[in-house]
Amino acid sequence: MKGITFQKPLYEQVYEDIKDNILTGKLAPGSRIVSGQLAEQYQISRTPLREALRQLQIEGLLENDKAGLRVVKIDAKDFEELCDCRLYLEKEVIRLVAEEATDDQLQEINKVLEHSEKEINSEGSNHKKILELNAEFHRLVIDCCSNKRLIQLVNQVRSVLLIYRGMILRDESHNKEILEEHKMIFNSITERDKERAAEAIEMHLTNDKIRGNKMLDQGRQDTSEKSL
Amino acid sequence: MKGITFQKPLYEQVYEDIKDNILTGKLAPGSRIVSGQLAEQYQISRTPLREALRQLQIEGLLENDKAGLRVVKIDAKDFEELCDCRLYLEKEVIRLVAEEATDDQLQEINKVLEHSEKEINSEGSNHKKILELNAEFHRLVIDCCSNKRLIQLVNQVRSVLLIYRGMILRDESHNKEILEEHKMIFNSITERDKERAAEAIEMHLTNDKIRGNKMLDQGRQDTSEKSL
DNA sequence: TTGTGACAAATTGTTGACACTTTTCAAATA
DNA sequence: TATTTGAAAAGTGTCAACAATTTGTCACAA
Repeated sequence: MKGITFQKPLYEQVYEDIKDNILTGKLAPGSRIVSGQLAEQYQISRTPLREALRQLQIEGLLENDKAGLRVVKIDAKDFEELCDCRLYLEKEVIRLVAEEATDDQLQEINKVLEHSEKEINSEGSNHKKILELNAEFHRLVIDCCSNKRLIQLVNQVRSVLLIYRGMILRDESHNKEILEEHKMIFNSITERDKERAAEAIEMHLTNDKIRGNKMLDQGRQDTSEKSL
Repeated sequence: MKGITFQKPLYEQVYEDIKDNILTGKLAPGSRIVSGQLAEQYQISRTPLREALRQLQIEGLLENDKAGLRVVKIDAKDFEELCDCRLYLEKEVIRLVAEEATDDQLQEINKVLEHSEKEINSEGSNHKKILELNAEFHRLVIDCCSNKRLIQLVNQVRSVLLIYRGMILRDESHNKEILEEHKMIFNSITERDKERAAEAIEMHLTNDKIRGNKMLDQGRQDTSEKSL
């Protein structure tokens, strides 16, 4: 719960806040969602809150087992399915991007990569900052794609996958590896080589899946539950 | 407006009814949606209605230009984008299906195809029935796929594309052509040939796109008046 | 111990009213 | 005539209360 201010409608504000809480793990996977309780926390009525919950449900971040709403508890199989969907979609995105990206856009992306590299090799090596830069890289690449509907689908899948982010990305050991993969992707779209770009993204996302599964296995040991 | 009965929550009933009205063209693309008016039509309050509208909006059947909700008015570019997305996704679906479909499932699909063929070659040749059988074919094929998330994405894209259905499928001239394409798809998944199946679905959906564009062009001429 | 049934509590679904914003449109004025 | 303006209308967002449904629980009988 945080300071909700005005301007945007309430249902949108709470939507964003709840979503954020889910993705950062403040609302743990599997925990019950009770509209009345949340409404009280946010000090608003249930009407806008229900709209927010509905949106999250349709987007796949909440699910409706018998007996109410829960934060999705994704298992290994579901994780695989989502990763596969992401791969199918991003492969097509990257093919389009390799054709369509303007030089300006490429330069922008390159800047992020350079920034990222500097951060990784520096002393302080701010892990959180690096994660942000990685996200920025993907965002910039995807936004070069002209098929808006395709972008929407990719973002949808990614947003569900982000539930794992808090769990997965605690591991700093892969930062360099990931940077190299990003560079390969960037180089192939710079050279307008669609198929090499597709291969590069396949390798990257496959590795992501492996890295994710490793974390999931680790996480499976401690089955601690918490709420709020 | 039709008889809404009990059991399911109202927001779900109206959701289904409005969606149906959009997909059958009773609510024309581009028309304004005003929550108060609809609520009065359905004789319910605005709260459940708003939830239904929100859901339709998230699913992409309604859109929010400044000054309110409208039924999505898809243009040729958007139609292309959606068709492309459908192709990307269904290609992967069909690859999985070619691996995973059980013999029982294949037999079920075959039955629909035979039924379809008989209907097309018969005298009465009920066009509506044929359309239903075509839809059934796709539904059965997709349901063989084990990746539930992928199925969800495909259905989402297809549901938006269905807005055109009423416009496009008035044309009976392609029934045989479509049946042949379906047979090709079926044969290749029966032979467990992933790549041939992917090619077959690509051809099918590409043709669908062409058929759709033709109808769209026709529709564009008679902004005023003209008959089939 | 195991049902069972009925009462209480919790939660979701729905309503009508109200606050606020935007649009419309016509009278008033330059 | 053209422009301003300002009040009514229309629409959205929000609330608090109520209705309906589900869930929990506990005394009591078999």
